[in-house]
Amino acid sequence: MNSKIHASSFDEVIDKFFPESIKKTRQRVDILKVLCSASQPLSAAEIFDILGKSDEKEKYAFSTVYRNLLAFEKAGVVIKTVLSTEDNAVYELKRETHKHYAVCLNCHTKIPIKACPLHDIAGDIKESIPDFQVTGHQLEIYGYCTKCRQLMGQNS
Amino acid sequence: MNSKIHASSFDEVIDKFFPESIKKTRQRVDILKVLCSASQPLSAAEIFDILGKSDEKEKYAFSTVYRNLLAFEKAGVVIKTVLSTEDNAVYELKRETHKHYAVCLNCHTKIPIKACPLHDIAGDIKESIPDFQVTGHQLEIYGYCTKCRQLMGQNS
DNA sequence: TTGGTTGCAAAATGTTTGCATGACC
DNA sequence: GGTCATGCAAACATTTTGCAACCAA
Repeated sequence: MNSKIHASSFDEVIDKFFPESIKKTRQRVDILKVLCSASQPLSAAEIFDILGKSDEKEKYAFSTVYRNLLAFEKAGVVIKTVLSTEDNAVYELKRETHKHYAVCLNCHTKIPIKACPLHDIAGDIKESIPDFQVTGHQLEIYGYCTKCRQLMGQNS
Repeated sequence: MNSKIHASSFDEVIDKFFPESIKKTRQRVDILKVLCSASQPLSAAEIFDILGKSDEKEKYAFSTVYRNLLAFEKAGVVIKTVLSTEDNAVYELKRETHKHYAVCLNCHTKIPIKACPLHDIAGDIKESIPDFQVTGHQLEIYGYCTKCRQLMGQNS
């Protein structure tokens, strides 16, 4: 099971996401590939691990991962989030439709939710703090996923 | 009543919040007092600083603050949150009506919002992930407060 | 060629833990 | 006296930074 990705259509997707403002290096492309194929936000450590497993010959430094995640964030293609359930940051690609996640408190799986609350509460915010200029928001839902509820004997 | 500690309605409030399950010590009462009089969530460092300033004679260790915040959290009287804009945790008293905050990206002031989005999106969650058992949620709104917008020359 | 990028190691930050001392029932 | 909380320091995990070597434009 070679996890290195060769599909050319995939490379096109990478090209689409890769910011023109920064230089294209092997490490940066690989980090973006990992984020691109991830189904949920990943921590720097998880990205580092995936990079390490994907190709034994290549080397990646932890600091490179951090530095480039920051570079991608500045360039506007990556979003950094700190979930309250975990004490480290997670990173994901900034796609057209932004997502919120339901986080399982047991297995830490992050399940995307379609709904976005900002539309619903925009009026309330305007009313509470009329002069506040909203630039972004974050919502997390906590609980237990199906699998963990079954394992735990589904109380309630 | 005539002891060196002035009995007041404030102390009664502390009593109300102080969990029966844990022993009442000077440090714990003081930490709870700080949280009780705070208008916004505080970091462990901020609590530590306030404790240090409040009484020169008394000593508090950083670890005591952390340990007791954890104890309060376990006892259910304090909520720990990690905001995405900051890299440290903040703590607040768990009051009857839970709050969400609008966080200023410039001065980091946390302004409470009345609205809670969970009611609005509960249906969407049930639809997206029907078997997920929701136990909690967190919402943050980011942006710029009135004061900072004025200082920055309010572009847009 | 040359400035930006990397890997490495060391530092910085926020938080937790081990242990002896100390407070309280 | 025994239990539990504290203060201190040291450990820890995550993230950041300094610097020489390296690589892509």
